[in-house]
Amino acid sequence: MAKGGGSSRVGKRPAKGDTYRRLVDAAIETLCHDGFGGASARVIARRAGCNQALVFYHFGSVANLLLAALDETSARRMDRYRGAVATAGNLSALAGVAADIYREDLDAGHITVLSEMIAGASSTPGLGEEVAARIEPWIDFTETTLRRFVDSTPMGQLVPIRDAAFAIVALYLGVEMLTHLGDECTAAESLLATTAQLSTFLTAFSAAAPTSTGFR
Amino acid sequence: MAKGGGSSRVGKRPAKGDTYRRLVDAAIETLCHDGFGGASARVIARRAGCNQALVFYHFGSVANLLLAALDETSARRMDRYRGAVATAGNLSALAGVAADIYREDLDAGHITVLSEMIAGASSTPGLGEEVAARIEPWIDFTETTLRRFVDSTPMGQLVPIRDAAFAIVALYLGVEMLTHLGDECTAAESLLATTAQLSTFLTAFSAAAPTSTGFR
DNA sequence: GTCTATACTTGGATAGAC
DNA sequence: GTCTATCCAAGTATAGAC
Repeated sequence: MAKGGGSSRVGKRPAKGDTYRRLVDAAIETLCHDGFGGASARVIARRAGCNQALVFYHFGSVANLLLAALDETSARRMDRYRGAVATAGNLSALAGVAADIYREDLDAGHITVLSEMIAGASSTPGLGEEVAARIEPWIDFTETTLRRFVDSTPMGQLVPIRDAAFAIVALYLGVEMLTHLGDECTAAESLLATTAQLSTFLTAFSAAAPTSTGFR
Repeated sequence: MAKGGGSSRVGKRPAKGDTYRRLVDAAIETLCHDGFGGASARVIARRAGCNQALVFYHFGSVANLLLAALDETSARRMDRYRGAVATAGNLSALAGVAADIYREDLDAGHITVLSEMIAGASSTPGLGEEVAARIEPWIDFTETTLRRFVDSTPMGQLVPIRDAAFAIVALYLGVEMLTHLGDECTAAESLLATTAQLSTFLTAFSAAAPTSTGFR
């Protein structure tokens, strides 16, 4: 609301675009590299190459800057996921695409930002609700994506899709946390391969089984 | 090593048992209630009803106390899980038992301690390895438990058990984090119910299918 | 073993010069 | 918009009295 106002024209950036953006990027990098506990105004500002006071000038508080960082990565990744998922033809292909993008995420650290914010929310009053509101779109996205592939198959009757979407998002987060603990990247990689195989099986299963299994 | 030494007899507690234990319990409660970021020596000591300096006298550092807290909950819960899992006869019953104990965990906050420690490890140098070493037993436990029920079924050939164990632990963590964010306890509860149903289906599937599916 | 007192550090946040 | 300077709160850790 206060942002964007001032003495400049509408279409032109009021010079906000420079350090403001650099702070957001620096916050993302800091969350990935030093975690929520290490993401102080001073550390972030140093990485952004500016003064610590600017964090409060632009965002009012460190927590707000961190939320802006989460918004930024969320938006970037959501675009990427939407685009990539659109190219998948069946459930098996979807799993393959999801695995590829997930590897991108691990590399770029976008899921790391999310999990750090979730973790940090426990010790920062009021942050939990804000973070929760930013996760819901991901569960929704996962749900609609799943429905597109699964709703017409027997699995659509067998498994509550909303639960499956929730579980998938939770699994992503859990794998991320465990992966960033030690050097067990092999475990995550192995799991991705397994998931790809399983989805191939499920696709075959869905195609072979009758439209309704009568189960449940 | 330094603990237990001093002027007292072997079988007798050197009065260590009092505040030492109270500090560990207070650390557990603090991790659950205030998160890793809120678990300072001062806050924990206040909850334990003693002085802040005793944290450093007994444990040397806050991080060490937190690790002791993790060890304590881990040991308690491992006992409980082992005992409960032993009563399960098939995969479906196992899922039911797991769901029950998981609810206990959510209530008592034992998984919360684990996830907070994982999250906090990102911003405390050297903590990651310690926490990782304390998670491995849980993956091992999950793996051997799974094998006991699944190894002789077609699923044993279809799914790499180690991956499945890793995924289950990751899922537990992810669900915990999402649950403690807002008041989405309903989502976790719904997921537990779904899992119970699914495992029933899988049990039936395993019984009906031939010993080897020839898949993979 | 436990407490008080204290040294030292870091972090959030604001005021005011430029 | 950006910087310097500063205040204040909170945390880790140690020394020393009891």
